[in-house]
Amino acid sequence: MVKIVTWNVNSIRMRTARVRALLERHAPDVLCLQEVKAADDAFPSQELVETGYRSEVYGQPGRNGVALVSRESLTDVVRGFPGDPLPDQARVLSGTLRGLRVVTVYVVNGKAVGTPEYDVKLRWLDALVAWLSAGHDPDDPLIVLGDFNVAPDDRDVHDPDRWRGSNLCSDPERRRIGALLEWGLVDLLRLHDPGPGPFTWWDYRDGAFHRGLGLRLDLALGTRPVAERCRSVTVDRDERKPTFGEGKPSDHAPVIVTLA
DNA sequence: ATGTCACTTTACAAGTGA
Repeated sequence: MVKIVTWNVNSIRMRTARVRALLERHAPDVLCLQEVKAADDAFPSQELVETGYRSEVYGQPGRNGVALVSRESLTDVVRGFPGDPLPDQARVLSGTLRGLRVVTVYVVNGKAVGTPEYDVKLRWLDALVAWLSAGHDPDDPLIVLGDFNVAPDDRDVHDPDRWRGSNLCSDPERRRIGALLEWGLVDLLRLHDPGPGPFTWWDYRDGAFHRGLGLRLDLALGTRPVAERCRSVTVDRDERKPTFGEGKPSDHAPVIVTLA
């Protein structure tokens, strides 16, 4: 079995105690982190070593930042990807565990439809699709996990009519996710759960978590060989509760994937 | 109900990004 967890932590420094607790609770082989929001040398590697994990970090000061935390060493670790239109932003990190290529991504947020930031998001997604499809084989074992900042379809939205056409749910973004699926990736959660829901993100504002106003933005996409091995995909919703664990929660909940 | 959180800096308050 291989267990992989992905979680947008919204600052590793604010979430170190919760990350350690999560490693002990789920005992994953790999934990993918997004929005680490720290430079490499500010990542709490030693605190995670104490729980039995080593870290590969692609960070930058203050924003973005991704990491792969694992018990075994990963091989062929690569920071970023060729053709990235935002090469100064730390958003993609790849490594191999026992023949499985693991890619973690933190997709551009996009702010709002019609803004320059939204156009950058679409171009960045185009580059991600181009790199994955040109540089990989859909018959090889590959899993892409992270915060895609896109709710793939209406089942992933608490109120699809209210969100339709807005950033995180708009058709152009959804078409980019669709392009990944057409290339050969499978939305692993939907193998096991027809929806609607579950959600993985709730805005900090408006009491959104308490009111159930969530989206599914955190995805695990696998090639066919990975989909055939996939036994479960679940969301650790407890982790989003303010009363759960030490300190404050991230605005995202972790997604747990198990492969045979 | 734009009601939060975490980052940064011309830092002890305000702007940015999500």
